[in-house]
Amino acid sequence: MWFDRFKTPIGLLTVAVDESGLRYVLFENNKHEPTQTGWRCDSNATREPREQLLEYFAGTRKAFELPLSLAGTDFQQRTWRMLSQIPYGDTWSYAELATRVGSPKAVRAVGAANGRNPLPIVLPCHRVIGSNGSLTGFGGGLPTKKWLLELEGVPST
Amino acid sequence: MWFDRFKTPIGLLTVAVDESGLRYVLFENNKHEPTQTGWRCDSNATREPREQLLEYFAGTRKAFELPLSLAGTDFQQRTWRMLSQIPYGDTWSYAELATRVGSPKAVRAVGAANGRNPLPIVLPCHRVIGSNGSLTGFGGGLPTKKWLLELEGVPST
DNA sequence: GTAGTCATGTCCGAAAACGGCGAGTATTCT
DNA sequence: AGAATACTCGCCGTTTTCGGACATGACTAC
Repeated sequence: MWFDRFKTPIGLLTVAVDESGLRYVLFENNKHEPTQTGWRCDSNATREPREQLLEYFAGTRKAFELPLSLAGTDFQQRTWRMLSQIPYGDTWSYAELATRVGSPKAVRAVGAANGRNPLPIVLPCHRVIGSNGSLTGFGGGLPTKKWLLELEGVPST
Repeated sequence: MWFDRFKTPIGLLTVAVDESGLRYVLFENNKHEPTQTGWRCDSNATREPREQLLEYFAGTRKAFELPLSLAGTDFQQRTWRMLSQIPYGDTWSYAELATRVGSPKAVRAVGAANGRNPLPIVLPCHRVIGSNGSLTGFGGGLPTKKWLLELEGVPST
């Protein structure tokens, strides 16, 4: 597993890749996955995701094209993959997401899966908000979620 | 993981090796570790353990000299490695084994660990019997345990 | 004797707790 | 009335916790 850190408008980001693709995108305040688990710093192996993220923050990229390495249960993987179907600048409710995943009633479950999204921003879990328009939660902190949505031109709630 | 099967006086045996050494010795009636988990049959990679086992059954080998690949908890590994200290033709009680392992009171625990010995015969868990002389249990069946002890010249109980 | 108790590490299944929710009802202010 | 807020309850996948069960044996209490 190779990782790298770099500055962004929302703080220091950490990305990690393995043989099959992007594995983690971590915020500064991450509790999961500390960097001391045998990961090696390699700014070359992580170049592609880093550059795409920086383009995203610059506003010049609206979709990511990266090999991903998703580790999780079936349900989690289905949920995470479905996230990439939410168009840039759009938002879905957790209920909509649950329906699209195929379990309309598993609303809290998709919430929980969202909470463990290993690839925030790349898999845009920030585009999922409460049915009543509230932001409700985000691994990187609600202000960051708000910031990302504003970057995408979503009318501030 | 490479495996092979071959006939012995106590039935069809299966051995499996990985990069670091012998990983499994399985009896016919094994419930654990079915063979359909991506293992490849390779009678060359498994030659050494197979020949040593056949020599053991022929009575011409009293100790094994093989690289082992033991997967288990600390306690299990300590227990398993301690098994190889029991001399050919000798028997220990579970209590003795527990003492030698360093946890005199963990008698049942060594029993449980014994029950998961991945390398029966090579790691001679059959040389462990009850304090009162009863055979008490064996993955390959009690008759096999008895047969092995008789092969080693242990007076029949 | 015989029956019951306890110690020990690990695994396994059951049960319960826990979320980045949301719909429905009650309550409280203009 | 009507809107905003508060509380309750059902939903569902995942994680955590907990209680037995073991390849035993020493000890105690009848």
